[in-house]
Amino acid sequence: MADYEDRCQCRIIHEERVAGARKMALVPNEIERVAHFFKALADNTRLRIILALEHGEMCVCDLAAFLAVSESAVSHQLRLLRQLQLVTNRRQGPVLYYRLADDHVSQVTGLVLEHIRE
Amino acid sequence: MADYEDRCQCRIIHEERVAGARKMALVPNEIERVAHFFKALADNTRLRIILALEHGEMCVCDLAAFLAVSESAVSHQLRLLRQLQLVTNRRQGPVLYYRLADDHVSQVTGLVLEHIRE
DNA sequence: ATTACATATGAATATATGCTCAGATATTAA
DNA sequence: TTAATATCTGAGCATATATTCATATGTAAT
Repeated sequence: MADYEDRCQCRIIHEERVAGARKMALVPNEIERVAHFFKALADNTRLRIILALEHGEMCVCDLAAFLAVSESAVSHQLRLLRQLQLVTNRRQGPVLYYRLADDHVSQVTGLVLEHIRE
Repeated sequence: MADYEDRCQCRIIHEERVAGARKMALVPNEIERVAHFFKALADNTRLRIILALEHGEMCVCDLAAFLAVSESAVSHQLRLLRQLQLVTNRRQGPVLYYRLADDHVSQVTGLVLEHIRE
């Protein structure tokens, strides 16, 4: 009774649903970029960095003290956040002050916070 | 010239910034829950599942066909999304139809998509 | 009951990833 | 230049995690 067929070793029950999903799907490049964005926030250390920077810029050793992790660990994570352009820094002498690149991240974290609190 | 001091093997340059960050910080439990939310979307397979379900419910084998991964893999990921209450299902005979639990996830993915597209 | 289908699940494996450690780079002061 | 501070970086290790494989469960039809 089920109108399925084999394709790529996968059963398909509702062919039109699958076709529809394929039609609406984002291009691989976008999927990748969105996933990377979420990965950036999917780690406690990085998430806490982002949340801390929402209240103002901080330097590496302050962040390390606040997070209670090594400065090396913070630096590694900041590089990742930098590469994703979620944070930027300004140098003042030997110390680098990090801040959020824009307010998009804050919007997202705010939304998620609302979600988990209700 | 720098007014730092040692504490927990960590240098602190701007004591008041660190104290401020501590004051504003979320409680550990909330951090954990927010991070878990992001982790749910930080994987290509799960992200594509969520995005696909935004256009309507789908059963496991349809999802497997759409994603081009095994049904077992999909099932494992769906369990994770279920545990985080991001998706729910309804049974119709032997087939389970999965759908988004609410529209919070869609709001978040929408926001992130805007971000990466600009 | 038995068969078939749809999905779930546990264990194992392979890959990804966060942290540490050692050392490098950059900036400033002496 | 030398020393000191702040940060960065690569390699290695230990843990986390996504997928596979084999098997179990649940549902419906015969």
